[in-house]
This record gives sequence, structure tokens and C-alpha cells, in this order.
Amino acid sequence: MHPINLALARRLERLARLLELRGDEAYKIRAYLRAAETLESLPEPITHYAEAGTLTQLPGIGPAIARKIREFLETGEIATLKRVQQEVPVTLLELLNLPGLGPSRVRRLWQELGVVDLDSLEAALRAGRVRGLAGFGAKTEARLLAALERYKARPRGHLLAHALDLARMLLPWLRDIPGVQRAQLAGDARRWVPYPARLDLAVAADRSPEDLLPLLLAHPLLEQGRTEGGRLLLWDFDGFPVVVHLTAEAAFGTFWLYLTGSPAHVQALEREAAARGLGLSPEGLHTGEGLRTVAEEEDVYQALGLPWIPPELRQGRDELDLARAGRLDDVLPWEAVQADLHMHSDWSDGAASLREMVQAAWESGLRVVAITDHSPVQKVARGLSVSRLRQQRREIEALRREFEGRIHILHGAEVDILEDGTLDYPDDVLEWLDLVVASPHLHLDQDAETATARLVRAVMHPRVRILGHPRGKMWPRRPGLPVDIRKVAEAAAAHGTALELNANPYRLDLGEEDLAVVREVGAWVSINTDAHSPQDFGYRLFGIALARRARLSARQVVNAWPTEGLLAWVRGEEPTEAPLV
DNA sequence: GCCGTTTTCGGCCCGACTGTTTTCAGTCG
Repeated sequence: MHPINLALARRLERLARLLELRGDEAYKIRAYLRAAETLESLPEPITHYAEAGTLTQLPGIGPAIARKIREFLETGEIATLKRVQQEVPVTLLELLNLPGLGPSRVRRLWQELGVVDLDSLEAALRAGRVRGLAGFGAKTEARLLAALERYKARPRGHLLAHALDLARMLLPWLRDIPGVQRAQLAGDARRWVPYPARLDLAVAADRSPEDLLPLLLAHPLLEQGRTEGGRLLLWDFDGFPVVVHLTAEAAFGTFWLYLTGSPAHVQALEREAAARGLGLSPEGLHTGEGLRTVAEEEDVYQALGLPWIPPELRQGRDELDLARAGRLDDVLPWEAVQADLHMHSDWSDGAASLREMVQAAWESGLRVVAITDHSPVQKVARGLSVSRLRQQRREIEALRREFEGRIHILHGAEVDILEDGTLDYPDDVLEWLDLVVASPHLHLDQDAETATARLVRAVMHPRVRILGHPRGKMWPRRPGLPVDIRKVAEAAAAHGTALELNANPYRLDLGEEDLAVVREVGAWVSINTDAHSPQDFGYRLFGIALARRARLSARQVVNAWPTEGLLAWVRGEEPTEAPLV
């Protein structure tokens, strides 16, 4: 995605949300959101279409939005947005993250009680003022207080995907600035920490922070910034912090290493250095003869008798031992995943045809895919009736012939796990499908005991091969089912069912703590993208990174199995290897 | 606000659930 397209899409999205809070017509809101989606999927920078005079030929962009786009390209601002931002407090947008609060209720809290942010909402709730509003009662008050508590306890930080998108757009730009010799991703995001607090960039340059600041602020994604010591603190349009750390090129290796962390990993390296009579600091290696600067990270590790350790493994756990023993490859290799067993097409709520999805999967390096559209209970997602499911098989058979010898296509379904743990298709249909991914979508407010029993029942169904996004969590809004993962994993291990690591960056479900339990129990894991459009296959990296952080082996991840073994397991045959219990 | 026609304006994804109603609005997926 081009930075200018993203910068503009963000503004249109914010405009839509603010208009929604103001109470403008719903279809106008949708129009802005659709235009933002179009911008995010454009192959060329929007300037290209503006210059060619073809803006209104783009889907969802008519005369009014085209005018705003041209205004933004010429002035860097959208007057309508500025005006609406003065009218509606931007801080209200965060309230929409609370389950139970939609635009209409937030508007009334704001207009009738003067609530503008989380703090004033909490104060109003605790003072009993909310339940005085028409349509709000004691139950709503209690639910909102509970939602507020859960929200405050959510994983802090921002979406990793957001940080990496930003880095992808900023780094090439930084490297082109005169005087900048190197620019690299560092910090939590480089280690694939799911919710980084900020984006850290390591930059080697022979210019001062004060010289660089105005150049960086010219970037369309960066809104404001200042210098602080040897660093530049910057913020993007949504207030996401970007920190540019400056060093000299000769010391880049140690500097980058320290900036990447984790602190526990770096401390382990310092102890390793001390054991060899060396000192390690961001400035370099301290030897008996004085300071030796190190420009490359590999050389730091080499000086300590270690191979380079990939950032996502730098957790201060067992990685130094693994590295010393030459066993870093015991952890699932990045390139080992060649199957994706959960994706959607425009038969249900996907954005692309079956053919486009299979083609994109093939191009992204996959060799086995499963088409898994929704089951009937998912009305909004246009879940497939049994007869449409049977029609879909004919199209899939044609695609199999077309892609013969290149990619193996399974015809599955993402079948809803109903409230009691039964499934949303009858058994004969489940029997007929190549692969059943069973997932919870509804009734995500169950208590731990009910939810655990529900998932265990689904996992034990003889036709279920994969338990999709087991908790049903969605960042930042939905915390997910309070399931006893150990019990679910034990049932899964006993039945040869895999638990999904859903790689969609908004889900990452199972999460890191859950995966540690699953690893210990020895149940199989399936890393899938849940792709709803061709570009979503890129989500795979988030899943693999998380699996690596959890130290899963290729043996435990079904998507990394050789094709024949994987297909045998999908068919429900006895696994060739016993589960790792 | 956009779109596709009926070329001037009506339709735009929909059904269930919940709490708060006393016939429904708001939220969710």
C-alpha cells in the first residue's frame, strides 16, 4: 500500500466515524468507509488517478469524495474533517471499543451527560447518572462498568500489523534522505510482539535530529514530532508513536541489538560476554584493549560464540542454549508452512471469487488450501445453505482440474459451533465435506464452564479436524471466551483435532499464553489466515511468528506436514505419528 | 454519499438478541 493512500484512507475513516457520532445518515457513513476501503486496495498511489482525472471511476468514489481527495492532495488537509473534529470530540471514538456501546448510545452519553472519554464515562457510570437516561437501565450500567474494567485490562499497545505497515512505508523513505546511511526496524515490532507500545526505528546518520525533523514531518503519515536527546519522537495521524533512534554507522550492530531487545535477551548476552572477559554495551564490545565498535549484529553474536538469533526468539528464555546446541531449527521454520486450511470467498463474506483466492494462495507459495465458507447461521456473512454448499462443490471441482499438479484444493466449511457445542450442519453434510473447521462466533459471553464444555464437545465431534479461533477474541473489542484451554487441548490431543492459531492480526487466537499450554499438552496446532481477500494471505507471517515465539515445532503444526501426511489426517485416518502427549 | 438505472431518485446486507420497553431502538456479528 502506498503511504498517501493510507494517509487519506485514515482521514476518511475518521470522518465517517465522527459523522456517525454526530448522527449523520448511515448510508453516508458507509459511503466514506467504502471509499476508504477502495483507497487501501489501490495498486497505484491516489495521485496517479487524480492527475489522470479518473478519481470518480474508482468504486465508491463520486464527485463529493473526489473533491475532498483533491483538496487533501493540494493542501494536506480536508476542511470538512477539521470542521467536524471541532464539533465532535475525537476522544469519543475510543468509547466505540466498548462492547455494548454503539454510535447512537455514545452520542447520547456525550450530548446529554457531557461524556467525552473513558474517564468521564466511568465517572458518569459511578455517579449513577447513566441509568437516568432513557433506554439505559441498571443492567446496562453494570455491563458497561464490566466492559470498562475489561477494556482497561486489555493488552496494552497497538496493533502489530499497524506498526509493521508503518515501518514498511517509512523505512524506504528514511533511507532516501541524504545523510541517512542505514534505517532498520527495531524494538518490540521487530520481535513480533503482538501489541507493541510504539514503533522503534534504528537509524545511522551523519545528521543531527534537529536537521532530520522537518524532513520526516514532510511524510504524509507523520503528523507531529519533536526531538529529545538523540532521538526523534513522532506521531502518526491516529496518535501512534514512532521513535527514530540515531547512532553512528560504525556502532550500528550493538545499537540495533540493544534497541531490538528484549531486555532479558540482551542481559543474557551481557552475561555471556562477561563470561568471556568482554563487556557489551550499545556503543560496542569492551575488550582489554578498549572499545571495539561493531557495525553488524551478526558480528556481536559471533564474538560471543553464537550464531545470529532471529529477533522473535529473543525472549530471554532458552534461545541461547538452543543456539549453542545448533538447535534453533527445532522451532517451526518460516518457510515450512505450505498449507492454509481456513479461508473465505465471495460465496459467503469474502471479497474475492474462489478462483482469485486459489490463484493468490498459489502465488503466495501455498500448496494445499481449504475453502471454508460460513455455515447457515451466519446470516450477515451469507452462510451457505446445504444446497449452495453442494453447488460450490461443482465450482471447486472445476478449479481442481485447472490447478491440477500445482495446488491441492480441499472443499471444507467453517461451521458454527452453536451455543451448546453442536454444529450448524447435519452430520451427513459434515461427512461429505473434505474438512470441517468448527468455530465459535455467537454467544461469546458464556461463563468458563459452559464455554469449555461447548468447545470440548465440538473438538470431540468425529468430523471436526480444526477448532477455529478457539476463543473468538477480536482486538481490541472482544476479549473472547474464558475457556479452560488445557481441558480443550487435552480433548483435542485425544481426538487428533488441531487447535487453530488464527493468524489474522486482529485475532491472533490462540494467543501466546494459550499456545504455551497447548505445546505442553501436545495437541496439534493449525496456523491459518482466515483470509477474506487475496492480500490476507500475508497474515500467515503473524501466525508463524507467534508459533515461533511459543517455540512450537514443525511436528506440532499440521500446516508444516508433508502433503500426504496432512491429507491423510484431514481424511480422518489414524495419524502416522502419535500425538506428542 | 454513491450507484444504476426507471436519467432523477430510491436503495444501499439482515436477522437475532437484549434491555428496556409496553411496541422498539440499539447493538452485534
